[in-house]
Amino acid sequence: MNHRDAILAAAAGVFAKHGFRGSTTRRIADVAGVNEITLFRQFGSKQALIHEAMRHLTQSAVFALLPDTPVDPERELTDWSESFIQHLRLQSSIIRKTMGEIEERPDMCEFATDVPRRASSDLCHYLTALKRQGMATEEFDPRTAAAMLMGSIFADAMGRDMMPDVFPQPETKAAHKYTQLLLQALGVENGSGKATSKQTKRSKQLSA
Amino acid sequence: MNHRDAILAAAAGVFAKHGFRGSTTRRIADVAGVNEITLFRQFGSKQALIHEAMRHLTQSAVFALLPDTPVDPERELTDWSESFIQHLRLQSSIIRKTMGEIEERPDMCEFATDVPRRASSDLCHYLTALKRQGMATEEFDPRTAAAMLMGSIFADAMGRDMMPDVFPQPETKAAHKYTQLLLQALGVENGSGKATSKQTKRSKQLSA
DNA sequence: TGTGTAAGTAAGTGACTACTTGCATCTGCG
DNA sequence: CGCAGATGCAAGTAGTCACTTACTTACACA
Repeated sequence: MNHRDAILAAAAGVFAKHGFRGSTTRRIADVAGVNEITLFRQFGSKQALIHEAMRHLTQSAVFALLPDTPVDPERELTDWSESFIQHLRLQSSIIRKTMGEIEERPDMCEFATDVPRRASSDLCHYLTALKRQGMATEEFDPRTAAAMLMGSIFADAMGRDMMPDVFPQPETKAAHKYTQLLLQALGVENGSGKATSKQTKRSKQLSA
Repeated sequence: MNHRDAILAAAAGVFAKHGFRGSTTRRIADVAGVNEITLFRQFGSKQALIHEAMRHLTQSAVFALLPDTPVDPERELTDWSESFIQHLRLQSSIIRKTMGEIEERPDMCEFATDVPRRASSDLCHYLTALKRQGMATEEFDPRTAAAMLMGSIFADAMGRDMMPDVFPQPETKAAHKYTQLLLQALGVENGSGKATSKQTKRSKQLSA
């Protein structure tokens, strides 16, 4: 393994465990199996090293895509939700650290918000398409709906370790349950992907 | 103002801004307008002081209660949601710090989880009562529904500063919108508090 | 063989950290 | 007044931190 990559991986790991202040150059060097001085020669400073490690990490993040035109909403959204929650769970330590240090290191913000921004944008487009194609019988604001699904998944991924009794069981079906409940709110029928007409339609408008 | 209270308030404020490692005794003493030595004489150690400050803070936390028996779900849940989101927004800094440091200081966990645990319990009871009284026409799992509403509110309170374009606008109506969308999922009608019967009823069971 | 580059070793710098000690000062109370 | 307890001040301790300097070693390549 390349020295540089070993250092970047070590920096990411140590940061995930101890945050910026707790990520001493000594600790990172030990984990990387490298002399402390090498960090400074390669990256200049601790801050530059951690920046580079975060950039490296966010670039390699990838998860399921939503189709441009919905076909089977329950399946497509469930797949997406499960992929999203899995990503958040894997990165939960590093996300918590970054969030906690945003006020002191706002420069980290772009790394932290990159994934959720893209996810939100994708999800919003998908929900809008769902609406446009008449697959949802209920009126709704796509942004609110997207924020709800993502928020539920985010809170689950961040909080389940600390308070498992607050979240639906089992852990493996949580993303599916959130997705189902959201589709229920939007009035999207299961399986077929086609919304069956309902005799009563709610009049209240939720969109802004 | 009592010296002791001034120190506790200063400790909470500094912790909210800088986290545990960044909360130097020097800084806390400066903010409290007190000699650094006084901290150690009053509380023994930095850790004991911060513990005490957190305990003090969580004890004084209070927000809207849900009635035992639902009467006007939309109004009652909206009031509760708005009170909850307001609490989370006021404490967002301190919550982010505590979450980020949980792995290093698990003893803080009880302070961080106290409020959301109580909130979740209250909300679950309320939703269960809603169901029992036939005010919801759709089938649902109360815990999933509660986790969704709380998760949406939590994510909004934590993330809106960092990425305002991801959440529904305006900020002041977000809690209301989440509440409305959830009630739409549960099949609870607006205003009257009584669910009107629907001609089509969804068969899919969501509860575990 | 010579040379450049990346890496290691040793030592140290100045700043900051939690926390301690010894002594002076102030305040409230009998 | 006299005393006790809380507070302040000055100084110091032992440790850690990011980062530097000066020098040595190992290796690739021409």
